[in-house]
Amino acid sequence: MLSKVKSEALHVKPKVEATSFQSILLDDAKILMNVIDGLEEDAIVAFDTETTSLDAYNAKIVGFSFCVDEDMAYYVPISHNYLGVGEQISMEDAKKALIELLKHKIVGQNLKYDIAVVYNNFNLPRIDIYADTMILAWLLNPESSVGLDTLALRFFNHPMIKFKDVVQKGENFSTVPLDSACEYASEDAWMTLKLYHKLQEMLEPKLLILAREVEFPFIHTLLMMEKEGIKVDGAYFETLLLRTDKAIELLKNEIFSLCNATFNLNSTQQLGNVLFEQLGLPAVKKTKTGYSTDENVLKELLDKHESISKILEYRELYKLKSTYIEPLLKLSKTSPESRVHTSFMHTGTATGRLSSKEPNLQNIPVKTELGREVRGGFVAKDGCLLVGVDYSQIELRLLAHFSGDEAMLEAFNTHKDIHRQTALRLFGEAEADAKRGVAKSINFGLLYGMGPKKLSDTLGITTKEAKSYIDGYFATFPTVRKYLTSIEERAKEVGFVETLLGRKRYFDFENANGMQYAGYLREAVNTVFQGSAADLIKLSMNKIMATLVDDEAKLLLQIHDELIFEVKEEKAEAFAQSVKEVMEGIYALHIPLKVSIAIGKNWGELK
DNA sequence: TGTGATAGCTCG
DNA sequence: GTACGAGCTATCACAC
Repeated sequence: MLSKVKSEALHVKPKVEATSFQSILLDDAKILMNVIDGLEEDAIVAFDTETTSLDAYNAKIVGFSFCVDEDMAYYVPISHNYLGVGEQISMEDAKKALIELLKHKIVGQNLKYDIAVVYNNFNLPRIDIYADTMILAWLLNPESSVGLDTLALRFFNHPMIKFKDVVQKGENFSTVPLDSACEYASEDAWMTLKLYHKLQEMLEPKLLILAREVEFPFIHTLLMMEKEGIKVDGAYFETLLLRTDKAIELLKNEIFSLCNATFNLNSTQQLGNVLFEQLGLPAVKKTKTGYSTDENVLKELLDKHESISKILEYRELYKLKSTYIEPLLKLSKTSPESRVHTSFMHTGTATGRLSSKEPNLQNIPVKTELGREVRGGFVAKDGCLLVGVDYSQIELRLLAHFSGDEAMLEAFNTHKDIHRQTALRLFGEAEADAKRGVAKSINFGLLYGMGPKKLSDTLGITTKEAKSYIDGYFATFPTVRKYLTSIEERAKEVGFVETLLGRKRYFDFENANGMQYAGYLREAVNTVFQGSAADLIKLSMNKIMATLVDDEAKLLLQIHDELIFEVKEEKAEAFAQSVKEVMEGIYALHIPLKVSIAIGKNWGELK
């Protein structure tokens, strides 16, 4: 029950600069509903959940907090579980309260998590997101830390109560006493509201628009993808594991016998010892701690010892087994309907891209035959097909768009093979096909701010030759050079770069040494393309998500320039076409956007 | 037994 | 000494 002081607190007028606040425990359903009914219709409500787990899909809700003015915040206990626990709100009443509360303008810190928790614990209809402070802070500076504790310190010099100080080791939030839970949880909601107002003031209008029109709706897009998950074929991975285990065992024995030594093949230290000391092979590269044994080094040694090719093969197989096959097999067994749910990190990169973790589904192998077999284990459910759509050469198209280079624009506008066209301009008709690979490497290199050293490594030529290729390129495409230089000049002048939609990334040139300085210039150039490509696919994903018809098609994955859907078999072809149209028409540029389509029963077939 | 750094590999 | 952006696994050294 509320104390008298707390009841009076309900009527305190908000102050402009609150430095402290009251935390109020709402443990009576009637009073809870009264508080919520008393909110202004257009009130901005900071909202936070407390749960039993960081994993939103296994988390049971323990309570929630909210804050509407900076004088006080409320905590609603639902399922704390310890001997002698006080009054709490039933799940049924909590649901009723949440339905009303979440009709307001909801602000949160990482709302993707809290909304997933609410969806999973109560079967609520779509919750609209008003703002997310984590995303606002990320847009303000995508390389800064965006955790609530850090932001509270940074913007208000306020040390937050630490989770560790509230929750005993090995326990979860359900065992936290109601009074300390109330203090902790309401502080989160209170700080979130303060941060919202602060960030609202600090962000320029362009970034607030990007937030409202792209990033906030995108939270819902990600939520739906994560919730859906993708089906994996456990039996398939079981077989694959047996096969790789056998092959690994065989290779291991061959290598030991060829090297005349038994050692831990996974230890680069021990391998270096065997190769460069016992066998006396020439060491070409060093690491901080000893000999390098990476792929490039081993390839150099291929014709020097019979074991090398086996070691490379072993590396490939062991990687597949330990990083992909075993973890995916385990997940297939533990997840309902054998569907794995990645976690997309909305604020995970400095460029605007997503990242994916636990498991990372954005780096599933594709480049080798064996690697592609892993993709075969990602399947469509019965009656469905996987549809893959892919923006082709989106970053290079953006280079053509931004630079306005006539030759590049022409190549794209007449739907030519861009790499061959580049080779044609550089080397002439006779050599165009032979030098396509060189042109492709240069085109890629441009987007990364390459130097002759790396290009020569990539192409297996001398640094001198690489330099002449690059010089030749810029002589042929002077507009491209001018544009790339202008990115660098502008970055040095203002200290940041911007993407197509105005996303920013800052560089501290003033406090950089030579190497950092050069690194910043490369990052500045690359961010424009990588970040603008990220902008475009986010626009597409939001638009597609808004038009998805129930159960006919689901968006499952994004892999930077590619989307994977699960679609009813009979709808797959038409659906793919409609998605292609949306994606190609998502933004008017000086070049056409091109999307390619692939359809199959599993991910391995999508090529 | 746990943690952080390092090396190496996967993807776009 | 210079090609961008990510995450995961294993080893190793060191602390407790």
